[in-house]
Amino acid sequence: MRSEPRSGCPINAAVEALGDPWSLIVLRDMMFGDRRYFRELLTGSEEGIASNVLASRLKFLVAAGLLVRDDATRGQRARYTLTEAGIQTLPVLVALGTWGRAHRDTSPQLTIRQQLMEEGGPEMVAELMDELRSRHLGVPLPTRRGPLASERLRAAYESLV
Amino acid sequence: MRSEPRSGCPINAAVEALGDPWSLIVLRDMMFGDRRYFRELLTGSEEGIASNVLASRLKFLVAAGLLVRDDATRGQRARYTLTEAGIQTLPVLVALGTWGRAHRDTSPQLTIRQQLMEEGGPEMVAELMDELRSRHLGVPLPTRRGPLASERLRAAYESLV
DNA sequence: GTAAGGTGATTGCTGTTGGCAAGCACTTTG
DNA sequence: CAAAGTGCTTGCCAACAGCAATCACCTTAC
Repeated sequence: MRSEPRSGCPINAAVEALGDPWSLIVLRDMMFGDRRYFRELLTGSEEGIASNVLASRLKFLVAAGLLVRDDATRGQRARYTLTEAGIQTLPVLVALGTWGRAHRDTSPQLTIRQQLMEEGGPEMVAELMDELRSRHLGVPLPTRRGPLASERLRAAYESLV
Repeated sequence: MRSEPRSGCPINAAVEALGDPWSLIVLRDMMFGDRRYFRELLTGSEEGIASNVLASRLKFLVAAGLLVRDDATRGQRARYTLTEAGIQTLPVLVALGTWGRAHRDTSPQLTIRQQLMEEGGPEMVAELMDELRSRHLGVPLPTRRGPLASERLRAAYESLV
């Protein structure tokens, strides 16, 4: 979107990569909703992103090094994969969610997961990032006792629907 | 900017309040640069915000409940004050800065503060939020041993200039 | 083998926002 | 009373967002 950074500030660098109304929503759906294909991302989200915006946003996130697109040709189903840089935006999403839950009206169904993440603390965030590394980067999942973090989130969400 | 929220998701709520290219930059300058007046914010930042954009952003942040403007009349110097909701965006800024420092080229001078914040952990973030509550909300500063967090940040920054 | 439907986009249109420069109405300072 | 400073507005143009339709191609069903 922009050619060169506005400054050398790390916060500004992050804002330039993530500070638009849609990029973080796409990352959220990939991480929490496990959506990896154009159509899934297009139709799955509550917010209703337009197809041209989604296309430009995916292209931008790939160029920014947060996603990788497999080499599907035109007409073939293309899969998007989170990079390590993409996975490391999870703490940003959690921080945003914490703020939103505290200061905005939100629906219980969509908030229960956020609440669980806050209660789980940094350990749960780290656990979820390990799961994403496993699913997206093929990194073996560290053995942990008990159900997966994503499984706990899903169960809590299901209990409200 | 927008009339009603796109969804009840807490992450989306935060993105709608903070997910534009300038709001977080303004908050950063108020928190880390202690800038509280239009002119300070206009001329102080590296990124060079335009005056009309700053005006609209300040108005928006006041309407969103992150800032309060004192009742200065036209021509008078108006002071902006962080609300509790505004102060609580600090963890978001830190998370963004952490990501930016890890995944983008940044200048050492502007990064040292971020590095210190990361090393200081959540305790240092909480400490800084207490200082902001003291400066902006008049809440008495809890007594802590040693120099203020903001002082440590300033000293580290000065050592590089 | 061929039609039907799915794939990730692209295009054209319109309204909104961003960025730049200048100016405004007013207060404060010297 | 002039000069400088205050927050903010206006015009202008380029870029982006949102919406609907469409494209070129692949996959599946019969």
